[in-house]
Amino acid sequence: MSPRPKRRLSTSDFSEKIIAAAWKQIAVEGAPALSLRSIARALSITAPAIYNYFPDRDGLVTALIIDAFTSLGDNQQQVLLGIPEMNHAERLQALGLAYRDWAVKFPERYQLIFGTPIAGYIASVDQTMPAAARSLSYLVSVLDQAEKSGSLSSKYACKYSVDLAGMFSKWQEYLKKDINHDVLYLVLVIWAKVHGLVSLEISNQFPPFIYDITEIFESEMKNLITQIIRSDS
Amino acid sequence: MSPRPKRRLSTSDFSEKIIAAAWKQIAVEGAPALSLRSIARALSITAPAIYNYFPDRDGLVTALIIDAFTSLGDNQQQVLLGIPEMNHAERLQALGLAYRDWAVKFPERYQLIFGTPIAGYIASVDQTMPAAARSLSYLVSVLDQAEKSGSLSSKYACKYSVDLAGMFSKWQEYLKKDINHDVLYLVLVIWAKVHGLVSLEISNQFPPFIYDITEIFESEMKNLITQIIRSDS
DNA sequence: TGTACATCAGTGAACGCGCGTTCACTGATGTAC
DNA sequence: TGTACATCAGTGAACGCGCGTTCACTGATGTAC
Repeated sequence: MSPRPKRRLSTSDFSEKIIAAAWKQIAVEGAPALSLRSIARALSITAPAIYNYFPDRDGLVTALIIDAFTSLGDNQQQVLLGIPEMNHAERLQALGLAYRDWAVKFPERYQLIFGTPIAGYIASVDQTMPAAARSLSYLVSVLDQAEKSGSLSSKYACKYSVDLAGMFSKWQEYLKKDINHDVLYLVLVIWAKVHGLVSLEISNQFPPFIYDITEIFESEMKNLITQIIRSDS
Repeated sequence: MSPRPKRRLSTSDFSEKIIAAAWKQIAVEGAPALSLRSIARALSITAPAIYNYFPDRDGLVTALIIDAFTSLGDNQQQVLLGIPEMNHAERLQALGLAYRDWAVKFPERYQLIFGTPIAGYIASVDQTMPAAARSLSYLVSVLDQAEKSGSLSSKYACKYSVDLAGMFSKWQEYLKKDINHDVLYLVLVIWAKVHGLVSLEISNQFPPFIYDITEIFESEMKNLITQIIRSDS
């Protein structure tokens, strides 16, 4: 055992160290192998010490999920920084590529969020939802801006049944913004498309001959933008 | 302990019982909670007995994965039965809807195949690949037929880089059929699109306001077919 | 038809393992005088 | 500046648990004569 540290770390510092160790653990051994004891081992402390920072294992997992969504959200936010507000095509493409890059860079975070839940973990959706919603919010606002400036192609319009309209109205209410139903529909559809490609890539489901998925992904992003954004904008 | 069965079951019968018990276990407790001991308990036998049917836990998991892919493949095959060979739009739509229906009906099988791998499981891709490839083969052949009868819209064409062409050629070789590169590209893209929607639905990632995903899914299938299949065919 | 025997599916004990969580404790740190 | 004290992060032992896997065994089944 190593000697105790000379100075106490602040609570939040150590929380972060625990989370960092957890990510390392997940990256190396896979999400299902996550355990308080292995984290403690990696930090050269004993397992019960972790209880000073998290109520229990589920609490830690919830913190990890929020952390992952936050990381994804930060990434989405950052990638938009250098691109002019009116360049909708480029902004949209940047969000898509960033989503994939993030997933490829942090497959363990991606799996923790979107893959099979960790064994025995009982989700606390009310805690994770804000971070999840925020990670999607950049796509919402880029499409919203495109729509408000008349740059969306009308090709993708969809006949709204009573049900669809009702769902989108509720979502609109939650967002507290005046966002067109078409935009909300597009958000779901684009998200699903990008997510589908990334999910199959991360889980290694593509046929083994398809080794360069960057190529496929970029090509599909181009197709998507051609369909969505008016060519004259 | 219950008394021994009067007559011996055939080996394959009992293998199937074990697999059935495993699916039940996974459905109730989740894939990560799968264990030989719990399966044995459910079957009122002892854990070592399972070693008469599977070499070890990984062997059982591999069998489960193959079983799941086979179930998906059977489903894809079956749904095409009643639809005329030349009705490409309807066949394509049927495959998409069936994919989702299957996933919703057997989320545990879906998660086992496409979600985070089970803790400690070392995949034997060479064993599972045939079943995986077969589950995708119906989409391949429906699109192939559509292409060969000139029913594919040209809108979706994509500029093939050297890399893309190379990958598709290898795939073509494996399939041992003369299938157009456009078709192979479409297979990946359509699969990813359908998979993306289904994956987000199964993992409960859609905003809580979006409760009726059938509506979204069917609408998107219609959009897809409009884009892919010539309207005059 | 009756008996001796081989087969082999399933048993039960044991192995060593890691897990989450609890608890009374200890001892360095920082503070109040 | 020096001393007495409160705080509380981290300890280490213990709890009961379930896991995969091995092994020598047993005893019902089916078979050969």
